[in-house]
Amino acid sequence: MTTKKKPTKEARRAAKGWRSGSAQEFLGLSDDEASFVAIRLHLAKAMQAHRRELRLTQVATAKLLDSSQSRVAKMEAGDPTVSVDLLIRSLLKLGATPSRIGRVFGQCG
Amino acid sequence: MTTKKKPTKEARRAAKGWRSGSAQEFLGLSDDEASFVAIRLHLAKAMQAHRRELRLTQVATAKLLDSSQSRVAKMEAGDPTVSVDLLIRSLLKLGATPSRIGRVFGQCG
DNA sequence: TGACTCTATGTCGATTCTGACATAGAGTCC
DNA sequence: GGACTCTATGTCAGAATCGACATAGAGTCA
Repeated sequence: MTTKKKPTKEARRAAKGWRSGSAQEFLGLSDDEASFVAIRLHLAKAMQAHRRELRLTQVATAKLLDSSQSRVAKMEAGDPTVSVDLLIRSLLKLGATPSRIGRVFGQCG
Repeated sequence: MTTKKKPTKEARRAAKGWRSGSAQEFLGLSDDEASFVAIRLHLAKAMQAHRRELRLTQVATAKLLDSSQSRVAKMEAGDPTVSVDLLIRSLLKLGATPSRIGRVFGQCG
C-alpha cells in the first residue's frame, strides 16, 4: 500500500523551470513534465498581459494581491519557485475569469 | 517596497475548501476565492473521472503518480490540503492533455 | 460471521512555497 | 552626473503542501 521509489527526483528540480523555444526534453523531461512547465510559462505571460491591460505597475499589482513586487516579477518570469497555484489565484484576483484562464491551457501543446 | 496588511487571512483558511451546491460566499468568500475553490472541486471530479476511465484503483493510481492512496483520495475529494498544482500535475501524468484540463476551467463559472 | 478489496480521514516529518527584504539593472528626466 | 521609477534577482524565516503511515468505513463474497 502506497509504496514507491522515486530515484531521480531532486536531479530534475534543477532543470524544472525553463525557457521554451526549442528542446525542453533535452534533459530527460517527460511529456507531462514539459507540459507542466509550458503551463506555468503561459500563465506567466497571461499574468503580465493582464497586468498591462490594467495599466498597473508590479508594485501596485503586489498590493492588490497582498504580495510583494519581487514575487510579481517572479510570477511574470515563470520562475520555478512560483507555483501554478499562485499564478491562478493571482489571475483570479486581477479579475480574470476561470474560462479565460482555461483558454491559456489550450495554447500549451 | 512591497508592503501590505493582510488582516483576515488565517480566518479564511478554515472555510477554504468547501462543498459546492449552494452558497460558498455564505462566509465572506470573495468571487475570486469562490472561483478558486470551484476550480479545485472541478479538477477533483475530473481526476476521479479520468482514473475511472483508466479502470484504476486509487492504489494503482498512487503508484503511477509516485504518491500514496490517501493523497489520491484527498485529491478526488477536493480536500483543501491538496493544491491545484498537484491536481494538474497528476492529471498530466495520467495522460490528460493541457487542452482537456483547460476545458475543466470552462465549467467553473 | 470473517476475510478481502477499495476508499476515506487524521496525523506528522520533510520538503516546497511564499511574502518580505535587500539590492541591482535599465530607463527617463533634470 | 544624480534623482527618480520600474523591474529583476538572491536570500530567508515562517507557512503550506507532500508522501507516508495508521486506521476506519463500506461493500462484496463464502
